[in-house]
Amino acid sequence: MSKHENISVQVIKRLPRYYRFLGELLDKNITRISSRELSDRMHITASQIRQDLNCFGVFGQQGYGYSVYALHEEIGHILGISHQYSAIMIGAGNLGRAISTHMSFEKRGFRLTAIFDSDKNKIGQKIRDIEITDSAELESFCHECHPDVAILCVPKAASPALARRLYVCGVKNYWNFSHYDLSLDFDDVIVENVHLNDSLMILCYRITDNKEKCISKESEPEVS
Amino acid sequence: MSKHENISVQVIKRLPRYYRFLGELLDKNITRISSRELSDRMHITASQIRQDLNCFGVFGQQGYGYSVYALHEEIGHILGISHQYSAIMIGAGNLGRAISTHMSFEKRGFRLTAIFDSDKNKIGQKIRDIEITDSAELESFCHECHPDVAILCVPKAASPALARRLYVCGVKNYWNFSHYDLSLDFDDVIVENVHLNDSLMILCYRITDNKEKCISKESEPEVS
DNA sequence: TAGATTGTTAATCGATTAACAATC
DNA sequence: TAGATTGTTAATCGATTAACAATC
Repeated sequence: MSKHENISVQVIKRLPRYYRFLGELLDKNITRISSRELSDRMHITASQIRQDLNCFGVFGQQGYGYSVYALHEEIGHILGISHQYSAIMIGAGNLGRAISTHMSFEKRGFRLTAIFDSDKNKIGQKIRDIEITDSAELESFCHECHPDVAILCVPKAASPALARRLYVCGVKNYWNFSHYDLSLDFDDVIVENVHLNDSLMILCYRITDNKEKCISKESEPEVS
Repeated sequence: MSKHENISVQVIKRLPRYYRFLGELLDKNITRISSRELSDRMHITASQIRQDLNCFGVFGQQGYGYSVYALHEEIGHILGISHQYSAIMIGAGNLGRAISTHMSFEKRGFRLTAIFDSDKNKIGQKIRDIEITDSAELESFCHECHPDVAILCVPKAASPALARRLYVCGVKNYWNFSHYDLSLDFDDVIVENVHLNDSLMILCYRITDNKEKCISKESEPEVS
């Protein structure tokens, strides 16, 4: 609560990774770790680890290092994992189904409370004990339950209109799998994007770039 | 081919987004665009757009701007989308199935050529005309077909051993959905990670942080 | 030609790394 | 106490933004 101000996105992006590594150390019954050792394991500098952590408070002890358990707990707390925000899934296609069944929402701060789809054939089917609801009931559901987050797993074409409906209903947080930039149209909204197409294209670039580099290295005269 | 050297990851990450926006402009039959107008649409600075593009060559024209079609083509070329690298999917669980069916691989530079799973019940089933193959045949398949990329959609526990098998087979590029940092164990490997858990936790942080800020704003005295 | 807009250099800003005094 | 390792300040590095001459 104390510091916590204007933490850069770069730092925030590293938090889940710290959390994961600390969890793994816990599993291995390692109780104590220095920034130096964590640095070796994670392949980032010890300086960065200490800087990152000190954004949020003082968690270590000079001459000793960090308690793995305590630090893991702290980061979980910083991330807000215990909040159990209510989330609704929109779209029960391949991706929506997979995310719904695959993710351990409870371990990451959320509860999946409803799944919506407009396909009459899907309505009534169950995913993980949750019955698929008709998208037409979105408004009445939101009015009653005020979900914290909407997970968008709908085709791009459907996204803008759907986002507007959700926004009007008061949903201000989104986990967005659709290829539509929500945040361009609504500025008081929190959007975490998972752009799978972008990720795949970046991989394509990196492979292509690497290949070109290998070719140019071959033809290049040796440098001592 | 000319410049292309040591492009920062930040620039590369923006390329697919440029590509997407330019594609949308094409759909709207917009043929010409200035960095200023693109800047307005994408909510990034015109300076950054021009800097980014000039990493790869000279695509614009003073006083005119950029040809949407030509620029779209150029970025597609930079990304290497026409290469059609062969990719194999490992893991035909919920996520593997969804990715296999959901993605337009061909539009992003890849061809999905095989799907592997170790579950006897799944072997022989078809996803998108591709028959699920027994993971035991991974080595013989790689020996014969030399896939460019492996897509890892297996549980974390199975990942390190699987990665080693693939690496030994000569697979050096990965689209990694598993919660395992491949790149820590193999350093001559290209890995593009999709860490869904991390993404969800970042969302959790941002919601929590935003909530706290709202609370502190309420109790704060008004500032003119 | 005048206006527009690029490509590119220079200035600013922010993030990472190094260094070290504080302290367990 | 001596050794280890943090928290934190200062130095470096890189990325973003601003400015403007070049030019279509």
